[in-house]
Amino acid sequence: LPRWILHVDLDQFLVAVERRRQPALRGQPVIVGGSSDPSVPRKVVTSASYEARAYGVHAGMPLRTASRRCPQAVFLESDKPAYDAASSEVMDVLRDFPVIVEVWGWDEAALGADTDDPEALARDMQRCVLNRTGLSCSVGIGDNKLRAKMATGFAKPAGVFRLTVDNWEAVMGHRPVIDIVGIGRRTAAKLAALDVRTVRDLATADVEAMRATFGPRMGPWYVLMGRGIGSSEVTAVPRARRSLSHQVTFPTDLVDREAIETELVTLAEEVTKDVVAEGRTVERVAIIVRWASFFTRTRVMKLAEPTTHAADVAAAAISLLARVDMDRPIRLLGVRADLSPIDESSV
DNA sequence: TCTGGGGTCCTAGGACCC
DNA sequence: TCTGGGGTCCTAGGACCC
Repeated sequence: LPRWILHVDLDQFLVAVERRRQPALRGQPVIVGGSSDPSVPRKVVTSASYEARAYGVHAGMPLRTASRRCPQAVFLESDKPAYDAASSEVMDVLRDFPVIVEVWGWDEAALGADTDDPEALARDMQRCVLNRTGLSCSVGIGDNKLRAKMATGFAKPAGVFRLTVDNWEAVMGHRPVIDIVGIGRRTAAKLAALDVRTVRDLATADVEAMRATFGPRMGPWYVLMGRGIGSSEVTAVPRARRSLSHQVTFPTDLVDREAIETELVTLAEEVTKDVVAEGRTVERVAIIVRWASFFTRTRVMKLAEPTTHAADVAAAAISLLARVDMDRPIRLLGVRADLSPIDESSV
């Protein structure tokens, strides 16, 4: 039997979870974001229902802008535990099928499936997920993970779409390079400077020129992406986590040194709690500082010894403050713990 | 559009050592 | 002392994704 990759992606996931427990929200514009009060500044949209998107609201947009564009929307505070639980429910349904499930996030997974009829399998899964969790999903079918993921974009909402070596050129060739996952705004702009604008341009780009512009790995890799080439290896074993972090944007900028240190200590405690909960140790500590100007800097230090103590993480974070300019108001502070590698041979 | 929070991977340059 | 080349570690920054 041939191997297929199925990319399963839940439709407007956060909104769908909220509607499941509050059916009166169905059919209404719903916006999930940092706070239920959209007039609070420095908060953004995390997920918008299709009704809200019709007004130009999208993820990442400031809540205040969203409420201006769609004042009749229902605004809901984000509820992480609820989304964690709903995500687990869905993944469990997928694992009941004879497939390998590689979880990619809250609302998506790549599946390895050996079948003659991937569309039938996809429809079967959609029915099952809907019946058992009340959530709707779209499924992209591909001969590798890149094509499967790209296919999902054409499957939404609640549909199925197949993208393989046979139709890649016809479906994708004329589209802008930014439509490819992994190519963002910056890379698209650099490619445009090389006169590479469409997926077809990228697929036929000069590899040496690409190497010179993007480096020995990324350059050739982008060309392969233009051809729709990618990995088809799917694994159910999650990769070891590399880092854990917490960051906070303050409602008003911080200027007082003592207040800044207090916030760093709090962040260090939160991060360390997560690290300990996962049974890991901290190898390096980073702070992230964003000033009112939005200029952002990261400072990292390796600890003399790996630690699991919040006091060590906090002390490192505060010592890193000496490496940034402290004369300007601060809008965001973050603490990141880079974790010691897990010795795979001992697992 | 006065711009969140949590992640991952790649590249480059300097220090240091042989 | 006019001065190579390679390897590894460390830090900073860029880019991208959900």
